[in-house]
Amino acid sequence: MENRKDQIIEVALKRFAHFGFHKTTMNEIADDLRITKANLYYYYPDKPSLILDVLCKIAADLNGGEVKIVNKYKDDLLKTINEIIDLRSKFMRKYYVFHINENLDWIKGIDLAETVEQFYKRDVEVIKALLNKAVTSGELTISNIDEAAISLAEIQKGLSLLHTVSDVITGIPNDSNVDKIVASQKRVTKLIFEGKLNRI
Amino acid sequence: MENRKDQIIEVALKRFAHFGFHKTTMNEIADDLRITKANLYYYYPDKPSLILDVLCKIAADLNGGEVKIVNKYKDDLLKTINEIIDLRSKFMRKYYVFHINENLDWIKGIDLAETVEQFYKRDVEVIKALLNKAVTSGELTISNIDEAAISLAEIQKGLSLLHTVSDVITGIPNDSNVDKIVASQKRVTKLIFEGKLNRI
DNA sequence: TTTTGAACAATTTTTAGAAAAAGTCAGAAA
DNA sequence: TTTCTGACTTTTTCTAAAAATTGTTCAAAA
Repeated sequence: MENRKDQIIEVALKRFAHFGFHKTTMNEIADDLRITKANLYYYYPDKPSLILDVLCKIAADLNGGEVKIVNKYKDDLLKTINEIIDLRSKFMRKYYVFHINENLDWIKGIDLAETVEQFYKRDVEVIKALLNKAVTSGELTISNIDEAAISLAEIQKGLSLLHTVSDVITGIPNDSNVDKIVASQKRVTKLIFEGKLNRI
Repeated sequence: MENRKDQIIEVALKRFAHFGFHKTTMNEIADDLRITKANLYYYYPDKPSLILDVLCKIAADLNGGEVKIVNKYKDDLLKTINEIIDLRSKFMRKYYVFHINENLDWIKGIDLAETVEQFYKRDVEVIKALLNKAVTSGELTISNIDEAAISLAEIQKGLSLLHTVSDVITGIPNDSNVDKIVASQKRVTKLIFEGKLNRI
């Protein structure tokens, strides 16, 4: 039998992804599980803890996928990066509602900040690992890998933000923005690595 | 004698830069000019029109400075781009308050969107002009200048946004973020042009 | 150990009145 | 004619209390 906490996370994730953290009540989650709210509180001390676990699950899934892609890398860096961008875009679409007010409203007052910071660091690590492989294999010429990884991570995050800002203002999620993000990220990736790649 | 509208813009700009659009009243602006509010309305039909003119003035100043820097370009692209970054950072610091809630609250319901879009396009044009000069002079090797200009503009905007998000959330302006933005932008610029530059 | 109903506490939403600010206009001053 | 003003109306924002919702706790039952 599946761990009870996992069941809760699963059910909560469904509601959160649909309606957002704010518009999902602990009662609704409990009802979905056909238990009482008090029983839900037996497993989670408060709502933020539950949200945290849900976010960690998503981040772990995404990170796992990215690592798998990086491990597949042979000699085509651009292809690998584009695969990562595509994978991330899938997650963006699936959990687009989190991009909007959700984050903003909930982040304050909760210790979410440091967790999100850790997600970001893991993100940089993945990129660094990929760049290292590319340099070792001789495909890529680059001087400072650490700096490059940070720059790439910041660029990706920045572009993603740039194209969702309109939604944050209006408060209305419009996941067609994901297309814009993907296009922008791929364009930038091409620009950066054009000239750095020693085609074999 | 100076044009009356220019006087108004000048005075309004001072208040706006200090207190933001929201917390500056038409009465205060009129008082600063030692005229009545009704008289102010003789020159500007409403507050958004005034804000628009103020924004246009800032944008024109910034754009003028950028063009001047680009015209100075000889054979050091990185130096020129870093100069532009520094100039923009000056404006960011000066008008940092506009980065916060201000934009968000006022943009909705006003036709500001298309004006801001035009600012952005002029921005891309400046970068394009610079890249063209660099390619012509033989310093830079790049395949698609149009795409590159868009990418560079998006990257700069994205990074700027990325490092001001925390302020937007808290609502408290903290212009020390400008340092982070500048560092990030310069790091990224180095990454991108490393390998593309044919040092003479 | 797990679950529940009932109660309590904190937060959010609503509402209505007051205050502030935006915007208008007939007519005076230049 | 152009520029300006005082008095006025309309719209938006602020405030504070009441109501409703949601988060959280706990003694006791299964």
